[in-house]
Amino acid sequence: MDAVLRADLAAQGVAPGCVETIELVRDVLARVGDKWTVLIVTALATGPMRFTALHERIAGISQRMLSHTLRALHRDGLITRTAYAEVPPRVEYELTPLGRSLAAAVDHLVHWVQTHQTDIARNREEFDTGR
Amino acid sequence: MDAVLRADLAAQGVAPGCVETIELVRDVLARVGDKWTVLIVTALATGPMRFTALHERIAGISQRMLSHTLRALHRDGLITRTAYAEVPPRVEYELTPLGRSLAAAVDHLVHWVQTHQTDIARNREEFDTGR
DNA sequence: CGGGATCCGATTAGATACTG
DNA sequence: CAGTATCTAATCGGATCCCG
Repeated sequence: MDAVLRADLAAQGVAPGCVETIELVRDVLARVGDKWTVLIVTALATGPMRFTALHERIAGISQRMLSHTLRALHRDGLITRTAYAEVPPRVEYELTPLGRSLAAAVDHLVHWVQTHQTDIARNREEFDTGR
Repeated sequence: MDAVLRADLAAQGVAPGCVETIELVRDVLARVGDKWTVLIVTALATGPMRFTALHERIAGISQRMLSHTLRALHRDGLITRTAYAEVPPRVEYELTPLGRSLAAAVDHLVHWVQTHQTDIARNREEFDTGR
């Protein structure tokens, strides 16, 4: 598998010897492409938010997936988690500078999709109906 | 759910009335983030390829997933599928202009990941070991 | 050669219930 | 309030067989 990946990377102009890069790329792309990640990051782009606020704003998400996704984003250093020792407890999530820079990069792709959504929708319709 | 999505889009500076946009964005991001899609697109970025050539080059992919992913990319108009009426049969896949423009947009994100991979790897390690 | 159809194990995610 | 734990339904993906 390494040989193949090296070939891909070489063809892409990537220097050899850093095969694990593509694994991480895949990994991060998968996270970015994730349904809930996109919604959480765009929600947090407006400012810090509490768990329940996110849960209410992102309709349809379960506590489980919200918790899991937040933890993954935290692990990657894309968001911060601040717990205040109060009663009742309060926890705030916020994008880190790294998270904001990723949000900007994602935005680029989002704009591409918005620009070409008509094309893609038409392509799909043609493909489904016409054949 | 619509109200929430509208709120997200408004917060993002997206004009109201195109809620289904975010669905499509999610959809395309999910496809782009897909493990096999990335490898197929980068492989095809070097030029047209046959089914078996892709199957050999992208080690580890099953015929099923190659077939399914190619079909999805074809459906979205990101690649073309050309079958030659020969014996034995020959089928060539190639990126469309739309596919190439997406590949360029993805490249942007890939570069972001490559730039910040060290940070993310370190963040993960800190998170896993330190706490 | 280039797949489609089917079976089946593995991963995922929702619903629900419980806790510091 | 902010989660975790558990069970279960659905989806995904690999292996295998078969066909034009």
